[in-house]
Order: sequence, then C-alpha cells, then structure tokens
Amino acid sequence: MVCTLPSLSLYMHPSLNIEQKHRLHRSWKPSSEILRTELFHKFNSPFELQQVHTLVIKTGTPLSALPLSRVASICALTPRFAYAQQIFQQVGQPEIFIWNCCLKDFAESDSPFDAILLFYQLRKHNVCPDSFTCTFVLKACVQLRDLFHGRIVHKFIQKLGLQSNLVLQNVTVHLYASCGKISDAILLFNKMPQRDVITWNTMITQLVKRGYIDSAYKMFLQMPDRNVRSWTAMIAGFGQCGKPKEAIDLFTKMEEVGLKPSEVTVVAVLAACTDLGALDLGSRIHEYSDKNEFKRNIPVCNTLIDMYIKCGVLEAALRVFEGMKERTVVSWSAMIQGLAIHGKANEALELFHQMIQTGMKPNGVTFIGLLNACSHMGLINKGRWFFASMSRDYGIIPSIEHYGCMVDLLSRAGLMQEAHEFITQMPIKPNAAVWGALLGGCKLHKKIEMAKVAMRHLQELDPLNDGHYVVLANIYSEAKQWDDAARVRKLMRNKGLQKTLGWSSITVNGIVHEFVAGDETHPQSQEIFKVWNKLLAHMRLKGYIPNTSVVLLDMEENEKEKIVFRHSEKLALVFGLINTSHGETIRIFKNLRVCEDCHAAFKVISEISNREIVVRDRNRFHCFRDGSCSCKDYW
DNA sequence: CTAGGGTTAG
Repeated sequence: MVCTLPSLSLYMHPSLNIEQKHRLHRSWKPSSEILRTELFHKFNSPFELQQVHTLVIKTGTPLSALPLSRVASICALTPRFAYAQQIFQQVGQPEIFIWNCCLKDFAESDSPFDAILLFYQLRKHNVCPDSFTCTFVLKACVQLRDLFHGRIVHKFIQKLGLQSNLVLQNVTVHLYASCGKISDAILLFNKMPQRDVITWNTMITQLVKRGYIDSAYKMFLQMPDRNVRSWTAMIAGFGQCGKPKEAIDLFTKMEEVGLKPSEVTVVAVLAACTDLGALDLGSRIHEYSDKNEFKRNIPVCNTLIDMYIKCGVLEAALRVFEGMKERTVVSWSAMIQGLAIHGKANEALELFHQMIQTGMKPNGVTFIGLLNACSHMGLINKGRWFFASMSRDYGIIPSIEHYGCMVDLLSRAGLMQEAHEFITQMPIKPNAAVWGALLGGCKLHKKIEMAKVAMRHLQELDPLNDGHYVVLANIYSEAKQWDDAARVRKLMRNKGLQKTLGWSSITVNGIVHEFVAGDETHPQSQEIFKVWNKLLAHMRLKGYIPNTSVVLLDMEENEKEKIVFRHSEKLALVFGLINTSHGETIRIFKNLRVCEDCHAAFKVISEISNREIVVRDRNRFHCFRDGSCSCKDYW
C-alpha cells in the first residue's frame, strides 16, 4: 500500500494529539533530503526541536543534517542551552564554530542584543570564544552603540591575547567611533602597528559621521591604497555634509583614476546630483547603471527616482518606478512625495492606495508625503483623515514632522485659529518648523496678529534663522506698516543676521549659470535686459500687471518695478529663452521660494513663448505650461 | 563563521 508522506508541518501541527502524532511517527520514514529541505526550517521551539531530534535519531539521519545555526538560535537564549551543546559535541565540528554562526545571525538581526546575551551564555557554560566570537559581539555593540558591553569585550580580547588581530582592531576602532568616542578611536588608530584599507575606510566614514569632513578628506589623501569603497565613502561623505559639488568633483577624479563605480558609488553620486539639480550627470549615471545591470538594486532605483523627481522630470521617475521588479517602502514613499511636490495630489493618493493593495506597509515617511500632497493641493479633509488614520490603522505614532505638515495644511488653507489650536494641543513640544508653518500661513493670509504670536516662539526656538524675520517684515510691508517692517529688519541686523541672498540657476550645455537679483555681471546681461523689455511689452498686452507688493521697501512704484523685473528667476528664465532652442523645456532652480510676481509672470511667459518652464523651489515644483502652473496657484 | 561605503522625510 502506498501511503502519502505527511509533511513535517502536519506532523507538528498543534491540533494533532500525541497519539495521532505517534501513529504518524511510526509509519513515516522521510529521506534525509526531505528532512533537510522541508522540515527543519519549520521548527521554532525547543519542544519542536526535540521532536525533530528524535526523528533524526530514529531515521538514522546524520546529526550534521540539522541546521545547526538554527538549533543554536533556538536553544541559545532558553534554558535549553546545554541541550544544544550536547548535540554540537556530537557532530564533529568545533562547538564554537556553530555558536559563532548563531552570533553572526543575531548581530545582523533586528535585535542585536541577543548576540550579547548569547556571549554571556557562552561564558557561563565555559565555551571558549575565539576571534570570530569577539568580532560578532563587537559588531552587535556597534549596531547598538553599546559602549558598556563593547568595553567589556575589548578587555576580554586583551585577556585572550587577541589584541594584535587586525580585524578585531578594525572593529574596535569602529566601535569607539560609532559610540561618539572619536578621540579614543583616533588614539587606537594611531597606535596600530599596521593598518589595511578597511581601517582607513572605517576612519573616513566615522569622521564624516561626526562632522569632521576635513579630517576625513586628509585621511583619504594620506592613505596608501584607495579602493572603490574608499572613494565611495568619501563621495558619500561630501554629499552627507552638504557639499554635493565636492562629491561630484571627487567622482570625476575617481573616473579618471579608472576605478569602476559600484552600486553604492552610484547611489552616492545620484544623491549629490539630486541636491544640485544636476540632471545631465544624473541621466548619465542612469545609463551607466542600466549598462552594468544595477537595475535590480533597489537603493539604486530609489535614488534614481528621487533624482528625477528633484530635477523635475516626473515621467522619468515614474518610468524607473514602474520598471522595478521589487519595491520597498522607500520606493513607494519617494514616488508619493514626488507626486506631492509636483502638485499631483490625486495621483499621490491613488499610488498610496495601490501600495496598500500590494500589501506593502507604509511608514512615517509615507505619511509625510501624503500630508504634503494634501497640503499642496488644499485637500484639508483628506489630510485630517490621513493624520488620524496613520496611528489608528497602521500603528504609526505621528512625529514632530507630521504635526508640522498638519499645521502647514491648516494654515495654508487659511484656518489659522484651528492651526493655532492644533499646536497648543500637540502632545509634543512644537518646534521651529511647526511655528514656521504657522508663520507661512500668516504671510499667505495676511494675519498680522497671529504672525506676531508665531514669531515670539520662533525668536526663542530658532533665533538665528533670518527667514522668519524676512517673512514677518514682508507681512508688515504688504500691510504698508513700514515702521514695523523696518523694526523687524533692524532686530534681524542686531542679531548679526543677513537676509539669505536669493539666487537662481539654469544649466545650458552642461554649464551652470547662476543669477542673483539685479545681476549685471553675466556676459549676456545687456542682451537679457533687451529681450526682457520686449517680452514685457508682450506680457502687458496679455494682461500681466507687475505685483510690486513683494518689494519690502517703501519707495516709488516705478522703482519697485525695476527691482521686481530683475529678480533672479526672471533673469535665469530670459537667459534660458535666449540660449535654448525653441520648444525645449526650461529648468530653473531657485534656492528660496519663488516670488509671487515671478510666478504670475512665468505663467504668461509660458503661454507667449509656448514653452514648458519647470522651477524647483525651496519646497516644491512649479511646472508652467500654456499660461498656468501645476500648483494651480495654491502654494 | 570575521571588519569598511548607500535610498524616501527633516
């Protein structure tokens, strides 16, 4: 009689009683192959392990067929430690080897503290650790930033006489640096009789993380041999500390040396392109990635998506997103945020819906994107709903950023009282971003009294940020309260602050042209002004009326016009019209928010010149086409 | 069974 083999999952099914299990047990003779592939990954407790162990003995399967690392992890932190030891002592492999495998898994898991606990268990049961053991425990300490246990292991290494082991020295340097003891790390580094490329790379990365970019670069120049990871660490370092130009310069040098960029290099360089709005280099890196089969690498795709979004090419970002075989929450969140800052709120919400349907769990960042989408398009009720939903339906506790988004949403919509009430009822202390969002709403809706309230808090929380003073002065100026405006500007000056100079840039033929307001230094300045005057006549016919209320100062109307006409974004746009071919999209990058008059002017110009104009603002994108803007004037 | 570089928001 042929009987079907029951699977182990059936054998161990909780609904079977002991007698049924025995019956199965007697009749069932699985091959060791079945044991290995089907069975052993399914037991989860010492009790189940014991059943499997019995089975192994009964069927005469060699003990080594057991997934020993799994046995170890099940027994390690339960009172069954000795049981595992007993098995390990019979398999003909050094016992410590098996425990080390388990330690490695723990150290790389999401609860690295288990590695430290296991280490104590090993000591308690007199298992003798080796250098591998120490490596993994130290790695866990690095993950946890656990200097206390790290120091214990460090002393233990010396007790074992392993202090000259290079790998251990490298991890120890990493440990002290990552726990904020950078001077201890440097001390150890200096004492090392020999160092390898990993030692140097570790130091570079850690110095960058602590903000010592100059020391990191010195080390980079000083080190004897540099591999791809050294270059990448330094490129990423420049990017992370706000020096994307330096990152790209270094990348160029890396190419000159002839080293082949890895996936990680590509991610770092793309992030720098994102910050700079360097679409041309970004696209080149995209081609390189495709040629080198980096397409399957999720972070590469995620960074590409973000790069295209922040360079204003939403379609390209969507293409990368659609082409991904596998996506993470980062991919979805990046795309949702991208749609949000491009003013496509409904598409963003729709994408979120799709995300949920694929079974992907959103995180806090996903909701920041969603709230931004609602905020930028004035979807107040949807925004309120998402805010409530995140904790209720997904167990995500709103962070200060989410509260900031909500205040932005409410105050942009003019619901100033509600926004203020929302702030006073927050369970966490409001920060400068929260009050700043309220102040922004006051500017938009000309609420002077509320602006004063917001400013009082901002002066306390963020006194050195010139932006707040400028906004408040603007609010007074718009209300023609010149004395108050002057008082705020004086207050700002007394703190030693200057208004951040606005600038706009445009890339033509790979060359970045930067303009500041009133700029006459560009070689083509005269031509720019001539073309502007012609354009202006045309614009006036189309109904454009200069909005001079954006000028802070009390002066004659035609003086104000002169100032408005030479705003940096207008200069960059006219330069673009002159120097690009007809029909080409013009992309402008502005460091501050785009001015209201420029916004109105760009709409008219997009119609007259029949051009698409994409402006990357401090906060979002404006895509001007056929006389209107993608933000639908809600920003 | 060792050690080093990366992505969404802010």
